[in-house]
Amino acid sequence: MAKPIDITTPAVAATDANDAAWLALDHQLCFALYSASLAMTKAYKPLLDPLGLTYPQYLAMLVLWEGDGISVTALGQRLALDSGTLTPLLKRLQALGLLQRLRDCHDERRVLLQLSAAGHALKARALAVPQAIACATRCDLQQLGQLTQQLQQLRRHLHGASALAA
Amino acid sequence: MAKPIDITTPAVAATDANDAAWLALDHQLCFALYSASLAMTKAYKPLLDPLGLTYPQYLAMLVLWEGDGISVTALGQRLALDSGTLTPLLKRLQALGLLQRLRDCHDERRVLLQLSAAGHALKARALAVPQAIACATRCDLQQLGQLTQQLQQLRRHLHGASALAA
DNA sequence: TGCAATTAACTTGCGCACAATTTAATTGTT
DNA sequence: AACAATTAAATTGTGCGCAAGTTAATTGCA
Repeated sequence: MAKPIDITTPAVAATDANDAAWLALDHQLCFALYSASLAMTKAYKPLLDPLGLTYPQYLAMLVLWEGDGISVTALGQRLALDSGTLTPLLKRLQALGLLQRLRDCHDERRVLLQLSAAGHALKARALAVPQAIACATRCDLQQLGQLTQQLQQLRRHLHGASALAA
Repeated sequence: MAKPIDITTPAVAATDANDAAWLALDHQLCFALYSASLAMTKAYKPLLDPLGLTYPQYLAMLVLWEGDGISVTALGQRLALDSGTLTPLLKRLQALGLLQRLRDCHDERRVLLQLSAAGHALKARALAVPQAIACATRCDLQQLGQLTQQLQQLRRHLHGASALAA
């Protein structure tokens, strides 16, 4: 904790006062986002455990409940995840008997994802999950919708910035 | 949490049509949060690579730049992470020469984290990072501050709900 | 047609997150 | 002082995320 005081460089001394502000953990959006996301995952856990799903697996099922028969790449675009993440996750969902992974006969490179009867049936049990979470957030639906849209916009901006850097 | 049944509205029949709405990926706060958080981590990567830090390592350094000599548990409370995550992460920071892990001589169970000269020096190079990110978000500082506070509140509510479930 | 370039999925390796367990040190109680 | 209960870190095992590289199928162009 003993901080050596540098009197030789006034420039550093001037920024010293502002360092804390810019680098303060609790003022940073990035950490608020990071820890809120982890807290959200933990809030889902007791709801998803009875369904036998992890949180990322649940997200994949949300996409497939909207419409299955899509490719791994299409699912990945929807979730912003690559095949390195999805392939093992989908194999686990297949091992659970929730879906089948079938080669597209028109393009043998593609793997299409078909929900099984059990996969479709699980949707009914998942319906209670979003309501329970909405309740846990202690926000009204309008607030939740607004925050969701702000985060979607933030994501688009960050994605655009990453694309620029590449 | 029990939903009051309103005879006047055809609740059950209506839910069929509303399934898609409740489970729609793009209407869910959880996914907006999850994907925005991953996008944020990706946005940091090109900025942190030159510093030799991963994103969680950067968060740990933020805490230690605010004040080092704290224990692993204290760091974990600040970041909402446990020793199972932090112990290997801190060993990597030590291997990088950024800090030392020292047993507290007053309580041999505790490990105290002391920044090295290199660890302190890295702070100066990290100062440019938050500004670059703020720019990438394309939001003004007021918007960023407001969103940060909303996420902090959300995290508190979710944490409270998780505590209730346990 | 032949062959380079592209594309889709898979694989490997690393670093988180976290649950569950273990080890060791300290505290509290009698 | 003795010993059960608590606490702090570390360890083990699982499942992501992602970069980098591999394999196989398709496309595009000469």
